Amino acid sequence: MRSPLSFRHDDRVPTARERIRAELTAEITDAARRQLAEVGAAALSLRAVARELGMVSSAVYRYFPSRDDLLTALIIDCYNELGEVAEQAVTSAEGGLLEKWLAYAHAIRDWALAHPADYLLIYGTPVPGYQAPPDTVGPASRTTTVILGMLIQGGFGAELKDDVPLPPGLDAEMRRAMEAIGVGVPSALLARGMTAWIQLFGVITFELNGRFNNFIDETRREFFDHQMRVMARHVGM
Amino acid sequence: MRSPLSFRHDDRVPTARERIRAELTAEITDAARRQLAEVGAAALSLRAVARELGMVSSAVYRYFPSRDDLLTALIIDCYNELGEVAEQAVTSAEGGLLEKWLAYAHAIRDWALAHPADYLLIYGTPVPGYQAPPDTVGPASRTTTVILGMLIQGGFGAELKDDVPLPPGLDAEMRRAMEAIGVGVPSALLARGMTAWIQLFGVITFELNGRFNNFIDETRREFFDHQMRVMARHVGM
DNA sequence: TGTACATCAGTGAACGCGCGTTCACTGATGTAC
DNA sequence: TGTACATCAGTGAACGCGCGTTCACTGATGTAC
Repeated sequence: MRSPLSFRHDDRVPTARERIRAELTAEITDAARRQLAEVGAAALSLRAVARELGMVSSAVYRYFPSRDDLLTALIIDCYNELGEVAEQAVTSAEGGLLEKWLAYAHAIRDWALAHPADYLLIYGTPVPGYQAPPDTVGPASRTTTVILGMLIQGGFGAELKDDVPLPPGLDAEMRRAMEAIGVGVPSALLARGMTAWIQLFGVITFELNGRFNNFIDETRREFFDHQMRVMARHVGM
Repeated sequence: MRSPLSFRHDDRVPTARERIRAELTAEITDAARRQLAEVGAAALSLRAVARELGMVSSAVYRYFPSRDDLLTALIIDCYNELGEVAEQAVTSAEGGLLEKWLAYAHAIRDWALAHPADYLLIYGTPVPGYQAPPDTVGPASRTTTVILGMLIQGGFGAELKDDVPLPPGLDAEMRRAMEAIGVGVPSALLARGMTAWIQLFGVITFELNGRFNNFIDETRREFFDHQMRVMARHVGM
């Protein structure tokens, strides 16, 4: 929950003021997360956050230079939380790749259900007028990096049966993209991995947005689990 | 684009006033759609719509009793537009089921890319504080009804190879859900159809939200097409 | 066909509200000598 | 260790803004006889 914004990069012992500043910064983002859950990202307001903390609204500007910077801090926090949850799930899962994949998928879904507003902040419709700065890229990629890692482990050699051929242009762009980040997953496998990735977040987003209402209500977890198993088979796990 | 709100249900010839009213209602929703594209659903404002039409803000209340009702009208319009696009694509597609499915999928994607704000209004994060009334359910289901139709046509008997078994609880709930709407698609096929359905909207939403940026930029259409072909094979087309 | 009345569309002012951000300020905490 | 100054956190008032909604009104269009 702690925003890293105000940690120093040297090794001095933090002064009392610095410790308090870090704590208060965290309190502000916490309050903002709570407000987010109530009113949604678009309606998040600095003044309401300040009110909740018993501060005057202008005091928040000592910690965040603008509303957008506060939003950025929230986004980064959420990406990091979800990233950590996902990494944890994979490292601590017992069993083989399939089990790791399922642990990963369920961990993401559980987090999303427990923090729907936070999930929608990062995976929902972008806040209009807000432009994400480059600082969010790193934290954002943590979760997907984990999937890539599983793909790599998963066995390049796995025979992908029933292959739908990749059009050459797409194949080429995927190769280039992989080269750029220095990973050597074959395009055909990458395409399948992306299917799984999209399905994972697609199911969660549909679930949160109420698309399953009055159709699948009692067995959503089973439904998700099933879809993830189908995807596991699809990528050859 | 025309909102049906003010059409009468009898067969009188509409008076001049009634025609003008219908036209103005449509002009208001059109202006609102334009504003939607600029600022997003959450920031859509009655006053700005009125301003664009050179009206005083209170005049809009002759047509829509509140901002939420205007939003509802927009949502219904969008669902209907997309529904019609989807239906059209399937009816006019040449070839077999695969071609119909691809026409359907691309029609939805094309519409989404042409009207991103409209797409996100109905398939993005719900507007906070807004509760969709029951009137939206019918229009919302048009698009999905088309998919169901294809599943039914697609051949129940199709042998679904490599089946990942459905957990019994999920199987039961799916049966009940199908029974409730009077359609007899087997659960195993329905589950696969839902995979395809989720993938379709998942890819589009990821694309619109910028998830492919700096990774797949030039060949997004090919990527989508490929994913939809994979899904076609998955449901046995 | 003509008149009297009812209905409706649009006006303009006003209500109360919350927002992001700025600024001069006070008082407390930290730093240098 | 003690003093003098600099830094910082938080205050309170104010800025200008846009919002949704209400209301009494004017003038035009439609309806009944």
